[in-house]
Amino acid sequence: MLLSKSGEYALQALLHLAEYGGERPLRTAEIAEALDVPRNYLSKILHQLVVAGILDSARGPRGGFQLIERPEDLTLADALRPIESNRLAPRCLMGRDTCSDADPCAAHTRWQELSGHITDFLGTTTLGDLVHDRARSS
Amino acid sequence: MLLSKSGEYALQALLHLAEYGGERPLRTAEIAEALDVPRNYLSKILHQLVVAGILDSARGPRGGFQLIERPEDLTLADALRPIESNRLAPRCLMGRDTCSDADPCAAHTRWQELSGHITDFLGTTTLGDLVHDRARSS
DNA sequence: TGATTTTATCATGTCTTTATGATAAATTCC
DNA sequence: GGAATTTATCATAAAGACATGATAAAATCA
Repeated sequence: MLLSKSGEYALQALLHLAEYGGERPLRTAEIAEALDVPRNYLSKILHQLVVAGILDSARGPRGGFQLIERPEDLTLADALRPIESNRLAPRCLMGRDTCSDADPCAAHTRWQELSGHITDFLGTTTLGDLVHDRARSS
Repeated sequence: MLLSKSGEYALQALLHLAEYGGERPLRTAEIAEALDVPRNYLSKILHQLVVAGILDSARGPRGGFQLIERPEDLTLADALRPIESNRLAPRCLMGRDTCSDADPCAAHTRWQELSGHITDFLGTTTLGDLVHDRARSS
């Protein structure tokens, strides 16, 4: 609905790292197996997160991936922007490039309210919030 | 952000039909030109809306497309479902097929609230609402 | 140093989305 | 009936998303 397959994989992987990656780096293989997602494809996504400065990586034995920021300081917007830049940027519902308060499309006011909620959700929810919620529910 | 390109074209076309298609059918060519979208591609989308029972079509001179329901009776959810069935159906943020209240993902509660707003917006906003809003703003 | 482990990079392939262009079928109007 | 108009259908293709497999580069550790 909101994220691409790649974005879903990224979010799952980041959450897994937030929950189990505190002590030591986690390898692509363990993450892919835990989440049941394609290993090589996940590898490419993790690499994008490294390039974007979200993850740290190390090669060789005892290598793997780790979060750079604490989960409580990493919003979903920041975490997913490298993977989903197109989808997450607020856009006119009808796809009009010029849509604005001054030159609004027919859906402008109603959509802006909802799209503000979405942007808010992504900008204020942190990985830490999700870890915390999961802990409460189990 | 929420709609595919096809969905954006569909919404634009339906709105155009709601505003200018009351008297007579509108041809693909006039709609495509008014919206500045690819003609043959739009043709395929309009045809999908015909098959789905949203539009009526007629061939030959004086032919074209018309809304079947009144704009006030057509919600965005109903109008766009034929084009966007995949995107508009509520789904787990993380893509988990089994996500539910009984077996929630980490984002379940927070995402459910937002995704409810989205479903609400699509299910309660009608084409007529958008036509009316546009009339007020100009 | 050499074997092993692990990420980084590259090559390739399939499927879906987004198109473009041509032909067939139906309708209107003279 | 015949010409013109318009939707319906079909064939094709470019770009991106999704995925697989192989090789290169770097780090560990004996």
